[in-house]
Amino acid sequence: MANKADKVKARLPRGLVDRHAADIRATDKMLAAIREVYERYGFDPVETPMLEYTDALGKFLPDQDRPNEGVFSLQDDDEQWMSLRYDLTAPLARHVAENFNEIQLPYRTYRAGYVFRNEKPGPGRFRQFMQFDADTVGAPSVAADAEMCMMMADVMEALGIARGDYIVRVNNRKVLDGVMEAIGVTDEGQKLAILRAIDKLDKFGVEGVKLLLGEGRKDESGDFTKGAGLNDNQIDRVLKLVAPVVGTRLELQYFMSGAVHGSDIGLEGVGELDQIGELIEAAKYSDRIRIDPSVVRGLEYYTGPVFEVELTAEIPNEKGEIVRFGSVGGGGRYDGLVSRFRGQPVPATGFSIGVSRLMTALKNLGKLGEGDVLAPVLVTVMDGDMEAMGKYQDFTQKLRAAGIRAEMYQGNWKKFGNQLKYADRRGAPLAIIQGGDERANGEVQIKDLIEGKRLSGEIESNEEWRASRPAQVTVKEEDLAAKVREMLDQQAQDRAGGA
RNA sequence: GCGGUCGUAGCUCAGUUGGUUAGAGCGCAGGAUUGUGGCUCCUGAGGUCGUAGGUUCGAUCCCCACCGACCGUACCA
Repeated sequence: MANKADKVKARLPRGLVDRHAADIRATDKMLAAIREVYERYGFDPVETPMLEYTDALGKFLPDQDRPNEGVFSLQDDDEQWMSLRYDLTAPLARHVAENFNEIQLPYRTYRAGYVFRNEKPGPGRFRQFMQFDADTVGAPSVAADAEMCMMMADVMEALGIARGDYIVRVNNRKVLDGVMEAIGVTDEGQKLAILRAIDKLDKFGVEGVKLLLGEGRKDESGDFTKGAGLNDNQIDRVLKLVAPVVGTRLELQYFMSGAVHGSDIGLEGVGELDQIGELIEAAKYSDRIRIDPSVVRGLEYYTGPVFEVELTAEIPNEKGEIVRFGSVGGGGRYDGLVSRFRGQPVPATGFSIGVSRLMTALKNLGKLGEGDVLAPVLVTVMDGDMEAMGKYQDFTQKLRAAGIRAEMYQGNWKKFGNQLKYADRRGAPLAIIQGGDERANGEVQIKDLIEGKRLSGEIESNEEWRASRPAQVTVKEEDLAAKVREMLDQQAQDRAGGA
């Protein structure tokens, strides 16, 4: 045993979490619900490893021979850099490119898994988290993008989020590029600054974005963020496109066309968005999916339509404060990602659901069915001789054979009180008890711990509490499993009635 | 990354203008009770006061650095 001085300190690296039973079960349920939707849409699963060669992830800075910050990287024994994946899209592109001849396009596929980002963690932001993606590779038409949006909406509802408590917003990168072209912005750095500013619309409002598009903005801590440096005319034109617009699809189209006037790429984007709008209307999804020119969605590889699903319901956080939860998933068209590995163009579109983040939201909304796994029935140990122990083991197996979660007490059985205390804290619904007297009669006692707890409020003295043996019934050994089942069913009914 | 607030028992927090032995509640363990959870009572374990330097006769307290948490901001493929 290590002495005190050289004990290793047990500590979790920052930004990572251990997951407990309730979390894991809830995640499993969520994944199953999402998978069901993807399967219904005709998507098939595929899985890739967590590690990839770093260049396949595309994260080398041009002037460095080390991988970019933000990814966890390590060097293989042949000195090649490998990295933990930071999303599921780049590995999919690699997989498709590598198996191009075997894969039938359009390839409709989904996968779930952990991704890793070496960034500053925050509330609801971790360095390892789970995503659940769906993509269609080899489909150039906006119909594939429209399908993605509809599938995202269906996923939200499959998770129990009511229509109106979420919204899928769609934009097109070409529209944003178009307006920047139209106002004469050519510098890449300035373009990025503009996109970042637009992305902050829901955080800082129109006024904040205005500052960020122009000179810059000072935050509460006194820190100054340099702006994109646009002049007033340019700012007006960007804000006109991006600030909230209401209207019919045709009005919106007219309006956006005006904003990108003079840019061919912009007009193309407006046309694509309009087609998506038409498809969505035809499929009766207009109340769930909205064209919104302010969606930016990442900065790098998207080439066309981009979309984002956002929770709009008022969600209390752990402290009971109402917070805007924001985006829980998103995606878009990335026509360049696969072709990076191959000479020919390979169009693709897809999206990603942030499982960990969504789960926090569902938990705070109270829509996570956590408590529905019942703790096991506890078979207590009264006597330690082999005959008695054999009986207890037999009871336990009979319960299991009847499909009932059951365990035999494995701690120090000599303190019987501790066994019931254990059962109580574990949340066991029933305890099975057989001492020498019962054994002689071929009987066994079943104690209803839930009913017993209720009765405890009416009993004052400990002597009476112990002597009365509340909520206990005696049955023949051979009737044990049937009676346990009956009592569990009764408890389930009481729970349903009480809830 | 930048700016701010903070770090005392498993948890929530007192406390010391720099002074001997750092406390409470809750929780945990044992007992009152060798075959019955809760309640009540008794007893106990658990702290190098985030870590490492510095100032000082003396530091949990003052100074510096680092680590970590939280808030804002930047970045987020």
